Amino acid sequence: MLAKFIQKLRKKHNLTQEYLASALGISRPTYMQIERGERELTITEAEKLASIFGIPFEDFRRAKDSSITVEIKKEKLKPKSEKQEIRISVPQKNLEKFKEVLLYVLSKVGGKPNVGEAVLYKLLYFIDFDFYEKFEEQFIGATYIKNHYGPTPVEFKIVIDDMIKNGEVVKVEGKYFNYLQRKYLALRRPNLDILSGREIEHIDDVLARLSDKNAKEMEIYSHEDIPWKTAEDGKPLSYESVFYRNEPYSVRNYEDEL
DNA sequence: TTCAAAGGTCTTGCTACTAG
DNA sequence: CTAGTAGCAAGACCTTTGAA
Repeated sequence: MLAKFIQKLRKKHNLTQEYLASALGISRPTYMQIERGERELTITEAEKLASIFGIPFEDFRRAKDSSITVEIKKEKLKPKSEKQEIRISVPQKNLEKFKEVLLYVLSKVGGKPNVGEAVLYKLLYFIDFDFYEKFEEQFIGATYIKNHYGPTPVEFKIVIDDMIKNGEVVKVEGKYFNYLQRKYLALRRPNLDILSGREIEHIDDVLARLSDKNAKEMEIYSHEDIPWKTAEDGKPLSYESVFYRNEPYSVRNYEDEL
């Protein structure tokens, strides 16, 4: 049945209930009801899960139909007032990691003239997706949306605002050639205890490869990557699709394994 | 063995609906 | 229009698990 199917996928991807609940914008107990078959999925929830798991939405329908005949719950009409705006919640643990990665990246390359917000987004994207390809594990595990200029981490705004408030980074607006550029500078050292040696090495590797590209070059570069190409506009990029990457994007040597 | 994180359950409060 | 109620979601709390 669908509930078990979702649970299996979650475990296969090493994700927590907390993480998926926040990705769906619901509380953990509510998410639990889904895994226990006590609550139906809304269409948009099913779509989100499908994209997180990197499987076609159709597979959910099939898993569902193989049980009995119950309709996927109709999307409830939102209560008229405020509540409308999209809520993005970040699990505490990932937030810590996001912060430290950000500080680490900023402390290493934040001072480079080419590294503004746009380049930062893409560096984070490659850090996350390359890590997933190499180790089949989530690193920061941020959600990257397909935007006109490239992959955009949806959690970025929340995290950076929080950090500015706490005096951990400062925002600087300036010009880079003729473009308005938004830069961030780290005000404290990253806490390296949060990151493993393997993770730091991985970030260093990505930075060495990509941190000298400017926003335009990064944009062009990221637009040829498979996860980008296979995503729909405005929708999250699928982590699973990294396994369909080809040269020069692939960061894993598949022949060595087996 | 201890502690933090994840999983599981109970209770509370809100909203929408209905009968008077 | 109001009081009663059913259903749902979230917070609070408890238990289990696993890493150090």
